Amino acid sequence: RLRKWQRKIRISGATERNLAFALSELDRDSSRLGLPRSVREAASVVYRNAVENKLIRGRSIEGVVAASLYAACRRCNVPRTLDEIAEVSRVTKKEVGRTYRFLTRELNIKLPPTSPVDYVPRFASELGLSGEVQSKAIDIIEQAMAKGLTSGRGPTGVAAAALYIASVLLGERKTQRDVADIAGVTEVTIRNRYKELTEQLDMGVTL
Amino acid sequence: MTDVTDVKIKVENIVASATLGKSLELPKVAPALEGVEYNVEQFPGLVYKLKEPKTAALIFGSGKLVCTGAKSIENSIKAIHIAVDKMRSLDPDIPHEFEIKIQNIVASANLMSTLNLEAVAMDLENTEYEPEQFPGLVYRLGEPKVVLLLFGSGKVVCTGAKSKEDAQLGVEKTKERLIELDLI
DNA sequence: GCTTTAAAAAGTAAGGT
DNA sequence: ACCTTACTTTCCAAAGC
Repeated sequence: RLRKWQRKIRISGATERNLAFALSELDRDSSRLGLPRSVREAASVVYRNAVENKLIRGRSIEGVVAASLYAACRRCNVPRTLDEIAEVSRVTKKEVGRTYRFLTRELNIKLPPTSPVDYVPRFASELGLSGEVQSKAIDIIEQAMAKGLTSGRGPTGVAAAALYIASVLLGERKTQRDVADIAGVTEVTIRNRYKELTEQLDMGVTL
Repeated sequence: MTDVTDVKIKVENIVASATLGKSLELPKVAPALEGVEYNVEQFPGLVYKLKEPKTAALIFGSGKLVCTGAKSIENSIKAIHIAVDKMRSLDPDIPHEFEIKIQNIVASANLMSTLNLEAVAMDLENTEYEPEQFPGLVYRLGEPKVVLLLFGSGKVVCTGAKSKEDAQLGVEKTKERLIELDLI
């Protein structure tokens, strides 16, 4: 009886230590990404759910924390790319993605694909672009989605091209290099999206 | 109308395995296979690439082998026999009769209609669509048990099939389902 | 889970000219 | 800007770490 009780203490002690480690890891990653407390809390909820459903087996705590953060950012509409998550955690992009798919499937979390629109506020503020440019970029993205021009394309590339076009249209021009660096895509990708968008959408102005 | 039977699939790759029923002394039979690669530390099997039919065979000491790359079941079987016959020149005890099993067939097809993948992701069941990672939408079909990759262009890849019929059926069922959900 | 093989789809990336 | 090469995803078997 005493031994069984002691074992429970020992196990719950380990569980608590693991949870404490996970939460500190989550805080570390979150601060490096500059995420608000609300997103950290959303991520901790995902992580706790993963633990309660015994989904940690065979997976590193770091990996589950990173995947929980990735999912929370998407759910809160302040997405970070898998590359950005992988950069701050000590988990590869491949594992974050794999663990994310596992968690969403096991916890029945169905998140819609990340919308390029969700990247506009962050990229625009880092580029010092006005709210008018942001609105124009969002308008361009919505037109593109309505015409099926975003299927299969990376959300960051679409957001970057839309911001580039909007900045030019509203006289707050940024170079493709500046936009590319902040969006984490190449200038070639911005040019490819730019060509599709300007050729297939009615921008009302010739660039 | 909406003839789904007109969907043409093209077999792109076939994976087959063979069990010779006799273990092989790889160092002994390897010389019969020109250009063969063998790095035990890296991989336990011999890697033998054939030009005609253009395939690659993985040969193991257990007497089992895997053949990949063929575009038809016939060529896959032919490639396996070519490799086995060559090894038999250095080891006469290798059986002439052995089992060959088709393990996987990869096929491509064209639905001849563009797809709005974000809409497909919302309405079609058992799908995964992460454009940040890959441009195709992953659709897992239960019967036949195959996996399809759907692209915005309307092109499709079907994999996991054990027969050409299953690959064909998989594409047809997918097209029917997309029409059913008004996603075509 | 990894290692090795092959193949298609389409987007993205990197290096060279 | 172009071209080439290469990596992402899916599937499967093999022997062994």
